[in-house]
Amino acid sequence: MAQSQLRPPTMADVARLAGVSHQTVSRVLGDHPNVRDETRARVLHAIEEMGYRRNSSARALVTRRTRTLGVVASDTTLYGPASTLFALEEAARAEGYLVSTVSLRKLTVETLSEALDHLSEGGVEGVVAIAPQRSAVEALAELRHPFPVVTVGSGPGVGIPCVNVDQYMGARLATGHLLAAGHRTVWHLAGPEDWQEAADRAAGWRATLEEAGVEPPMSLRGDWSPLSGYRAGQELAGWVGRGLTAVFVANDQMALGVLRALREAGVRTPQDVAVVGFDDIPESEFFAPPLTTVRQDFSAVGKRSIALLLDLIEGRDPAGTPRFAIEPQLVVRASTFPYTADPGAAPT
Amino acid sequence: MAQSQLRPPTMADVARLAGVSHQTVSRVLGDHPNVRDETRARVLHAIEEMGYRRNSSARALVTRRTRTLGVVASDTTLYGPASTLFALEEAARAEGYLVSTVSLRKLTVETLSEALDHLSEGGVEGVVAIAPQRSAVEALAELRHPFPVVTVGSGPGVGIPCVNVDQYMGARLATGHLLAAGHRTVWHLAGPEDWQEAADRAAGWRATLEEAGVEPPMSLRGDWSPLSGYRAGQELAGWVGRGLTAVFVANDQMALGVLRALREAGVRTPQDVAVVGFDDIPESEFFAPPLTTVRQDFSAVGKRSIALLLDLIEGRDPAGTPRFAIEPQLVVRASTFPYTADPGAAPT
DNA sequence: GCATGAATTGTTAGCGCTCACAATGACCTC
DNA sequence: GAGGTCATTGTGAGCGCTAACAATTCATGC
Repeated sequence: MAQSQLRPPTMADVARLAGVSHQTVSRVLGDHPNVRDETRARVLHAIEEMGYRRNSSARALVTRRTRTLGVVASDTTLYGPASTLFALEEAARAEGYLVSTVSLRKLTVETLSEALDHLSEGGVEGVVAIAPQRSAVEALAELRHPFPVVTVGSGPGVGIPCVNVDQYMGARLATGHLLAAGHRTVWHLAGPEDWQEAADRAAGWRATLEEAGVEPPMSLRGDWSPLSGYRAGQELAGWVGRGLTAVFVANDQMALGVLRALREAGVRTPQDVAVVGFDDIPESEFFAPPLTTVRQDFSAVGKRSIALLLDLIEGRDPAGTPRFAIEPQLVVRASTFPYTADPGAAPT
Repeated sequence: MAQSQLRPPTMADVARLAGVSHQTVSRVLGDHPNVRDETRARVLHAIEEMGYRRNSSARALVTRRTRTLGVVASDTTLYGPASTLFALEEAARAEGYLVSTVSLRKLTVETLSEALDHLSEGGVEGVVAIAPQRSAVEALAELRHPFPVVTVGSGPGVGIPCVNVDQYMGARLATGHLLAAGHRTVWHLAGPEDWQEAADRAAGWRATLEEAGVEPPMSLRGDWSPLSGYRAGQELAGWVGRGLTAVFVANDQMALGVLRALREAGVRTPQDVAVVGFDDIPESEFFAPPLTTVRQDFSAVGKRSIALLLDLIEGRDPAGTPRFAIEPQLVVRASTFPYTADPGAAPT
């Protein structure tokens, strides 16, 4: 059954046991058609007997294919990046690829460069960079790397192929929802300056207001964290009674902070101020009150990114692979209406 | 500068350009001491000139070291697993290892077995399994694999080396805190039956009550999700006024659901019922009210897991590597006291 | 019964690297 | 100046596998 752990068995060992040449073993493993059934069975039995496993390094050396992809990400404990990471790995595994991840605390030219070097040392055939900051994508564009790179969440523009959820559309859904509910205007708490997604969401908000003939009010800025939302919420609370009845917050975590600040200021949600978030993190449904938000299809993002990357790696024309404009979806809950549906019965 | 992409340059190409043997190039790359400075400079220049990168497969083939570790995990979009994953990758990278992750939707014998096969095909030298379900660890114990495996969050017992936060201690901190605040007894909403951490937290809760001479009340069970917490919270609300004044919830997400259910039932927190969670997810501080909870040091978990795994891989005696009993920390917020500290000024 | 081609199997030559060892030359020591 | 040591560099083998080609076997058809 098992065998001495001193040295794992090689193809030649298996071949000897099965009474064939090592090449026949290779053919069996490679599902080559021209192997007699009886021979194949004998080889498979020998493989089983010795607990043989093909040496991936030797294989990679001669085929020049490591079947490994790299992912560079940051903020991987946040719901969005974590979901993207998960979707990427799942999609890559479905294609038979292994995924090596590098999670960075900060995305700078230096850390990105080190990450790509590290992945390159590991022999990845291509990399997906979850690089939602503009500066990160620009850094990426400058860096030399011996493999194709695809970005997620960066928007087009710097010439690196990318896959995106349509943030602009999502913001329009959110803002339009509030206008349709009768609010005269909608305020906005934006994400960090440098983030493409924050810019796109702000642009969608602004465009929707302008189309409705409304002058966009001053917009605030946070850093995605609940704390920054809390601080902004304190400021927003001061505008209640002076035209502020609805806020579109650029992500759910900040919306959580806003809700707390409003509550502490004695402002009721949604009666006094309606709030919409973005992301639909699992907790949103249980906020006080449950949060209306915009859901993104991370699974689609993962699949398309991997498809695009593999096109690039295998020299196929990526034109046929769809990428932009993965459509987000509005999820309406109690933070915008006196809405009390039983949780769990909420739309999925 | 760059060179024709037809075939990447090899060590021999670099050697030719530098006028040395391939072995000298290898020595330069390997930081071997006995190379003349002038020679080293010449080689480095040639490397730069050709854009040479060492072929990891060839290197791995001869050294029998891929310098890649595997991680198997599930629920990677949850805060705990995501944090652990991040910490593992960071710790492994610090040791010069690449990390390949497999994220599973469900941990069963089949999926685990496939995951280990997949990682094995990829040539990992060892695997960390984030396997908090008992059934998963048992499955793992049965599976054959040609590399060492370390588990995280599983508790000892099945003979697989493991690293853990002291969940029992964390539960004692939480329960003790409530008793010290004057509550006569503490109810418990436990995590899923099969989870070791859920069992440990329940045991810590029970032991603390028993030591205080209190008969533990009926305990409820959820599945970690906010929804299950909400349902349990509805049930708990029915016991208010009949001895229920404090609840220790086994994680923050369920606590969020409990808070919502209590609020909807007209029960005030903390005045009527105090609530403590577990995990300290970033959102907890902004719940309504901000949640008292137990924080775990995932970074320590990551470092120790990797240290232990590397001990195993390199045949060192792992006895010297500390592993159990990473101590958790109580974070007190408004859900257990009328406590209104400014967020951000909270302990970090 | 033997040529003919297809199916099956074996042989050989690397893939690009590191290791072990050999060779070279500079510098001492007595 | 012979012999020894050390630093530096080169040579050859081989890691385990796949690709290309060569060799063998086997079933046909006439």
